[in-house]
Amino acid sequence: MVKTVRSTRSASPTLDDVARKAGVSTATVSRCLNTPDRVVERTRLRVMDAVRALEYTPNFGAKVMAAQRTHTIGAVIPTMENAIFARGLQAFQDALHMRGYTLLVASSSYDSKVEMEQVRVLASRGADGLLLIGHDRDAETLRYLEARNIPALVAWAHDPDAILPSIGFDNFAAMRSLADVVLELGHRKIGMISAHTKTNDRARARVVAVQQSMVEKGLDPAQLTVIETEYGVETGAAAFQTLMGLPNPPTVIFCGNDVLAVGALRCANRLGISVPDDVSITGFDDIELARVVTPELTTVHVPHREMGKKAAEMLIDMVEGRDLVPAPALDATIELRGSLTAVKDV
Amino acid sequence: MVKTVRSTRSASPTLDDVARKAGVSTATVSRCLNTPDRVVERTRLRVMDAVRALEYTPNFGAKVMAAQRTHTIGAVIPTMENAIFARGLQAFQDALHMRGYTLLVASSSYDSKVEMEQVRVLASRGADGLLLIGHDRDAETLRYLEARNIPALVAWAHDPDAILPSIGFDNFAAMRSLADVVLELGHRKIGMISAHTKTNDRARARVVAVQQSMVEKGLDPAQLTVIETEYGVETGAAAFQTLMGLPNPPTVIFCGNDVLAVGALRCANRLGISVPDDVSITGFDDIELARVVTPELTTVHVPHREMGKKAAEMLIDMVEGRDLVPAPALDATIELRGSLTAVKDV
DNA sequence: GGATTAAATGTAAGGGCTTACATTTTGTTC
DNA sequence: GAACAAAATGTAAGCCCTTACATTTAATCC
Repeated sequence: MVKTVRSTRSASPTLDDVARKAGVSTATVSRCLNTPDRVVERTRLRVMDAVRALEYTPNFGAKVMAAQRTHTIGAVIPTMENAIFARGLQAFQDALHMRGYTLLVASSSYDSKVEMEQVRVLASRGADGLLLIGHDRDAETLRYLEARNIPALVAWAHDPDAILPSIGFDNFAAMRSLADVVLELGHRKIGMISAHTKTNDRARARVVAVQQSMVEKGLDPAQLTVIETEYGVETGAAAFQTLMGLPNPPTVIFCGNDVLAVGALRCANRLGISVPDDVSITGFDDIELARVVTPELTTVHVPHREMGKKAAEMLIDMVEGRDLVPAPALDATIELRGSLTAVKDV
Repeated sequence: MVKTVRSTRSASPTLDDVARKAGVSTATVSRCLNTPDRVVERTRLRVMDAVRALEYTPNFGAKVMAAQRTHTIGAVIPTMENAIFARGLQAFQDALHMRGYTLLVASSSYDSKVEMEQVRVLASRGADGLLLIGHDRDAETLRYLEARNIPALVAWAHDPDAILPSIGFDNFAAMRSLADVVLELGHRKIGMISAHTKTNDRARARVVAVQQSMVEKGLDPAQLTVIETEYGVETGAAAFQTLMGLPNPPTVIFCGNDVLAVGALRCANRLGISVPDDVSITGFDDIELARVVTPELTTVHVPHREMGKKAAEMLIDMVEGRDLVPAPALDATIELRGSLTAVKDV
C-alpha cells in the first residue's frame, strides 16, 4: 500500500484531510457541508466530527472556482453618509445575512461614471448580483451587466417599464400628493430646493411632480423657482437664503430631501424668518432629523428599511434563478407636521 | 499542427483565449495584467489589445485560488444606522477603493456573539483583513483571528496596550476634558445617559471619565446617576424623563452620544423644561444632528472620516505585510454650544 | 563579434473544491 | 432470496489563474 508523503505544513486542512480522517471520499464531505440531506446520518456525524476536530474551513477561492458562485451581493450606492441609504443598506445587509449572503459595498458619489467603474469592480470581485440606486445610468453599464449576465436590481425607485427590475416607491406620485396638499392650503408663490437633477431620476421626478400639481391648479409651472444644489445642511441653508432674497419670495419651499429642508429651516432661524408663519418648508424621506428640529418637518415618509429587506429578497431570487414577481410600489406617506401651514391672506 | 477543438460556448474568455489571440503565453498575459513593468511595451500593447477585443475579465475564483488573496477587506460594525459608523465606513471604503481594495460589510448589533459569527463569515468569504469596532470582544474571536492568521484592526478606540492594534481617539480623555469643563461651571448634581456599557468599552470609558472628573473635584462618584439605555432618540427621551423625575434632579446631563442627547433635548422641550436654563445637556460625536437642534448641542467632536481613512491605510499595510507604525491617538475636541451653561445659584 | 549578463518570455505545476457519472449498498417486492 | 429500484457513496475531471523555474532574446563590454 502506497501512501502519499506529505510534508509537514502549517497550512489549513483541506477537504482531502477531512475525507481521510473520516474514512470517506471528498465528494461525501462536500455533500455533508453543502447538501446534508443527501448523506445518511451516520456518515454525516462522522464527517462533521472530523470537520470539527481539524477545524476545517473551506477554501474560499477553490469553492468559488468550482461552484462559480460567491454568495456575495454587491451594492453601489451614492453614499452611506446619507441616512436614507445607510438605513436601507443596513436592512439589506441583515436580510442578505439571513439568507447566507454577504454584502460588498461601493459608492458612486452620485456620478454615473463612477458608478460604472464600481459596477465593474464589484463584478470582478465576483458579486453574484448587484443592487443599484435609481434608473438613471450609463447605457454602457446596462450593456456590461447584460454581457456578463449579472442580475441587477434597482432600489429607491419604482418603474415597472424600466429595463432593470426595481423595488421602491413612486417618487413622482409621492411628491405629487404632498404638492396637492400644499397647494390646497392656498400657496401660490412656490420655491423648491432640489438635489441636482441631471443624473438623479428621483430628484427629477420630485421636481416634475410639483410642477404638475401647479399645472393642475392652473398655475404656470415656469413660475416654480428651483435651486439645485449639493446634498447638505449648509447648501440647503444657502439656497434658502437665495430664495428668500428674491423680489417676490415664496410662501412655501419644497425641499428634495430632509437634509436640505433642515438647512433651510436653520437658515430661517438665523435670519429671524419664522417657519411656518413667514414661510412653510417641506422635506422628503422622513429621517430622524425631521422630527428633531423645531418646528418639526412636514415630509414624505419613505419605508427605507422595508425597501432594503425586499430588495435583498428579490435580488436573491434573481441570483438563484427563481422567477421574479414584479413588486408593487411601496407606500410613501405624507407626514404633516409643524413646518407647513396655510397661507394667511390669499 | 494539432489544434485543440473547442466547443462553441457563451462562457467568458479565459487567459488562454487572450494568450492565443495575442500570440504569447498565459504567463505573459498574467504579467501584463498584474506586473506590467515586467513586460516589454510592444508585447504589452498587443496583449492589452487582445484583452479589450475579447472583453476579458479575470475569473475571480481562479485568481483568488492562485494568488491566495482577494483584495477584499471586511468590516464588522455595530450598525450602519448610527451616523458615526456610516460616516467612518464611507471614508474607509473610499480609501480602500483608492488602493484597489473592496469592502465587505457585516453588522453585529453591538452583540459580541453576533460579532464572532460575522467575523467567521467574512473570514470564510476570503477577507484579507478585518476592521472591528472597540476592544471589547469575545476571547474566542481573538483566538480565531490568530489561528487563521487574519490581520485585524480596531477602530473607534485607542489603546496601545491592547492585543489588536487600534486607530482612534481616547474616549476616556475626551469625555474627561468635557467633564472638567462642565464641573468647572459649577455643576454638582450630575446625571448621565449612556449606551449599555456591558460590551461597549467606548461607552464604559465615557462613564468612568465623568466619575474620575468628579473624584478630582472632591465629589463622590457614586452620586452620579447613570441610566443605560438602547441607542435612539426615543430611548434618550425616556431616560431624560426618568432623570428629571428624581427627587433631586441634576443640573447637567451627560449623554454618551448625540442621539441620546437629542432625545433628551426633545423631551425637555415637550415637558417645558428649558435647556440650558433649567438643565444643561451634552452629547458626544458631533454628528449633523448636534448643530441642527435648538439649542445647539455641546458635544465632543470626533474625526470619524479621518479615522476611517487612517484605518484603511493601516489595515492595508498590515495585510500587505508592511511594518505597522502604531498610530497616535486622534484628537477629539470639545465643541461648546448653547446646550451647556453655568449653574445659576451654587 | 563573442562572452557575459540582464531582461523578456515560456512551460507547466499546483491550488482545493464541486459535480456528472459510475459504482456499491440498502431496501422492496413477490 | 432473486430481481429490481432507490439511495448512498466513490472516482476523477474540470474550474482558470499565478508563479517558480527554464529557456530564449536583447543588451553590454572588450
